[in-house]
Order: sequence, then C-alpha cells, then structure tokens
Amino acid sequence: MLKGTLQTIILKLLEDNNRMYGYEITQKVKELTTGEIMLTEGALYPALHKLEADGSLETFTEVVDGRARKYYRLTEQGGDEVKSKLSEAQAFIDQLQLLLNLKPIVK
Amino acid sequence: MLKGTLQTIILKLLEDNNRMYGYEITQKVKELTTGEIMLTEGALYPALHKLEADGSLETFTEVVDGRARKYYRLTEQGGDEVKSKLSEAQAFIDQLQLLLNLKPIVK
DNA sequence: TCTACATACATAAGAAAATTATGTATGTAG
DNA sequence: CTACATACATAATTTTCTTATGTATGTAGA
Repeated sequence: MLKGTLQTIILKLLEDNNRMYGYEITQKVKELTTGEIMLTEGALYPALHKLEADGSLETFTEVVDGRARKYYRLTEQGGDEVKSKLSEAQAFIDQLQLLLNLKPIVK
Repeated sequence: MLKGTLQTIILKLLEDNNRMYGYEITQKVKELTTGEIMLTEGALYPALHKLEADGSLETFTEVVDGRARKYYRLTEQGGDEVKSKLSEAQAFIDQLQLLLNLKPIVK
C-alpha cells in the first residue's frame, strides 16, 4: 500500500549524504536499522536506474581501489521530489499508526 | 516493502470489532483516516478471500434490508496472526521512521 | 596457490500485491 | 426513471519485490 518506499529511502539518504553509490546505500541502511532492513540488489539497482531516468538523480563514476563505483547525487528536481515523497510517507505512516493502534470499540 | 499491510489492517479491525463485512471495512477505514486511505474493492475482496483460505477468518452470511452481507470474523488462528502481523508492522514502521527522520550528517 | 568472502554492478524470471475496469444486484431519494 | 449508495465479485494490467544469476576485482587465510 505504501508504494515507492524504497525510492523514498534512497532519496532521503542522498539528501543527507550528498553522494552515495549503490553498495554503500545497502550497507548504510543495514547499519542504521541494525540489520532489520536489508536492501536486495534486485530491488535497489532498478530503483536507482528509474530515479535517474526520471531525472531525480544524476550519476558519475569513480574508480576506487581498482573497482568502479557509480555515484548518485540528487538533482534539483530530486530535491523537490524528496520533500514531496517524505511528507507523503509521513502522512501514510500516521494514518497507518492510527488504524493499527485502535482501541476496541466498546458498545 | 511493507507487504501485507492491507491484511494487517483487516485483521486489526476484526480484532477490535468482532464481526464486519467487506463494505463496512472500506467505510470504517475511510472514516477513521478521514478519507486519506480508501480501500478499493479490487484489493479488499481478494485479500479477504485469501485470509479466509488461509484459515485466519471465517464467514457467515446475513440478509439485511434485502441485501446479502458476508460477515467475517477472526478464527483462533487469526487471533494469533493479528498479534504477529501487528508487531511485524510496528517494527518496520519504527525502522522506516528512523531512516526517514535522519538528521544530516555533519562532516 | 587456491579458496572464501567482501566489494561493486547488473539483469532476468517469477511472485505478490495493488490499481483500474468491469459486472451483477438491490435499496433509496429526487 | 435516474442517480447514487450499498454489497459482492472477478479479470486484466501494472508495479514492486524476491530470487536467481552473472561478471569482475580485492583481500585474507589455509
């Protein structure tokens, strides 16, 4: 029901960190959630590609220690996108909390 | 990413309300979330059928004002299922909040 | 040296879940 | 008699995620 959660997480991390590469994102999420949320590559990379195709992210490649890293950075449009996705996610989470914490209805 | 949210909402409502029928569930969710979450029939009915097939819900039909209502009620297994789904959802929401509320990292 | 594991990217096949579009049928209000 | 609300249901499509692969390099240990 909460669509685009992965995209929202990616955008938020890039808002806070300026530039990150895919593998780094998986490790950061794993670290921040103490292993409770593990991003799979099969979900992450297509999501990154889509965000780039949509114009929210831009990329540049650097070779570090002989391995290529594809860095992602927010575009200006991406900056707007984060704000809108974050408030959307918050609104949904708030409503969900409301529904799931319901007290029994006493008749 | 949060799979089974709709099922969790349904199960929680039935835990609080003992018995409900499909249309009633859509109206209750709409009312509680002031229209922010609207369940579509195409999602709701298949979800109810699946929960029944899984043994979490049982049904009985009543005719009210000439219209048939198919009521759903939690089974004992469904009662266990609610608890487990609720704590799973809460854990996920907590981690998501953590990720989405991150402060910028000052370097 | 060879093996295992971590780093780093990517795609394809399939499953799961939702949206959108229909369809049936009855009651009520104008 | 028309429109809208009530009440259920399914089919087609789309979206999103999981699982399974595949390539390639660096590092640590046996």
